[in-house]
Amino acid sequence: MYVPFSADPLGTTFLQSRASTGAVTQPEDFGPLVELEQIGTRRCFNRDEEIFAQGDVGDCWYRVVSGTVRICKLLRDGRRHVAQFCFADDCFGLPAGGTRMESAEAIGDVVVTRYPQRATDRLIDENPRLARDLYDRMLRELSNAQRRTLLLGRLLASERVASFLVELSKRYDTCHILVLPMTRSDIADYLGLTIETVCRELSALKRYGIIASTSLRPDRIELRDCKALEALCEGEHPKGVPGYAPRWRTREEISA
Amino acid sequence: MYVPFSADPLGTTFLQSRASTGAVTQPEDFGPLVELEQIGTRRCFNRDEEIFAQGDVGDCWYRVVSGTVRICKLLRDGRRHVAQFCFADDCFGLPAGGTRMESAEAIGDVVVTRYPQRATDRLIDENPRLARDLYDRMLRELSNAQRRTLLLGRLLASERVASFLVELSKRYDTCHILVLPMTRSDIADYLGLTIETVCRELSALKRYGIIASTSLRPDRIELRDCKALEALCEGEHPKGVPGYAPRWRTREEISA
DNA sequence: CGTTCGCTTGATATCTATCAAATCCTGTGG
DNA sequence: CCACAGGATTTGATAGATATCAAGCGAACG
Repeated sequence: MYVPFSADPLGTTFLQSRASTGAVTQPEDFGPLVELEQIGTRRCFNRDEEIFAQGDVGDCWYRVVSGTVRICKLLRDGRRHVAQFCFADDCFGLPAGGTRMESAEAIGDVVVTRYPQRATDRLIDENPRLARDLYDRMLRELSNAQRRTLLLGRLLASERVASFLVELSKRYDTCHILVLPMTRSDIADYLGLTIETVCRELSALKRYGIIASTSLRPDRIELRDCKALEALCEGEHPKGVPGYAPRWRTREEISA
Repeated sequence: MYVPFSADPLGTTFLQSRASTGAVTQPEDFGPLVELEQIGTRRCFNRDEEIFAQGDVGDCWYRVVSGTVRICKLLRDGRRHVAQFCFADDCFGLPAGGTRMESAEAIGDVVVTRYPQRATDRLIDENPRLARDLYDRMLRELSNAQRRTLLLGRLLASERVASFLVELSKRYDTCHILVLPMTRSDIADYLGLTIETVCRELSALKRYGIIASTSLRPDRIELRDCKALEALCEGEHPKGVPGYAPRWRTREEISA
């Protein structure tokens, strides 16, 4: 059977804690596509630095080497939307060549590779393998974006937060300790919620014993029950435990 | 300056009313890529017929020739999410080759072209021009999906409905009469709202004189003030007219 | 050691969902 | 042709999920 996604050319993904400022780990090259690496230049950014800004005219796109990048958009009245978190090996800033509708900001310290769009275009036209690789990446990104429209359009706050934790745990490939590089505010703007709601839902998960974390390191979250977490993502809520809000009830309970 | 999106190979887009059942209009071939057309087969579907179902294993992808297709996902508890409306020339069912997470259903009568994934893969590897065209399409789709995450994550109901009308008017390339092929229920599930809220917001727009429609043909919507509609998309609400709800106020008014 | 910032929790407000019912149109059958 | 059932749309009343407003806490930092 055809598998639409080319295997990750990187053996592992490299993720950094918001707190850590240690040595930068570097993923291997872009698969067999050495030519691409040759046109790319390495850049470093500090915590909260802008890689590009909303309104800029950009003719480059980027790939994360290490650290985490957030892509966000600001509405005129101040509402903020986080479109994406980019971890090691993720590409962003595509399509390049027009006015940026979003900004890209470093969460913690970040290293990226910067590729000029014009040179990339030439490579794409010459190298079908690269075209295919980028195509598959876009397909994957599209699939992610579609999952997110479902989350934002139809899931409750509790389900969104659970989905977020599961998504991250899959990226980190861990089912034990999760180190969140981003702030609660970032998470809220990513999930279409407020900071307070994210906090409350995390607290509810703690009360249920599904996750654990200390006030000393609120960015470290222990996943105590991944199964339960995954069940929560699509509406199967635990019962019988007093929660923050009268949510987490089944439809039957609501109508009863 | 580099333009990331290849120009639409079709001169116009072909859209059909939910009501119309007339002769099927056919867009031209897939640009210069005649090879692709050669591996495609034409198929027709009637109103509300399933093109493919959630859970199916599919090894084909599709392109709309005429009519409108809705891509939707059903959650176990009955919540429905409409991921996309596909009009003439839009592709759907990509990536093909695994279990479908969503279903594709005909809204009104629909004609599509069906392409086997395996043969497409061969073509892509041989033909960089096709790879590039598909890549640009994915980039465009991705951009659409990103706009939708903003809409679902951060816009109010009134803004979502206004954005929807503007989006459609751009697809139809009209600023006068809009013929909606889909039901209110489809729109609601697309915008992350309920039928009732969509109705109320449309009614509010009528009260403001921004749109007009008759109860005789609720699927025909006259856009009387496109400028105002576009202003509404990002939070600039008209004032001084009693609306359905105490929304449509500025932040200052709210705090006053 | 005071200030700031991120996080957390509580009280209340409000936007939107839910429940309910009326209207209008369509199609069907007598 | 009319009666009736059924479906889509619309509007109203109320409930509820999440936002907003407010305050407290702990850690980091100058």
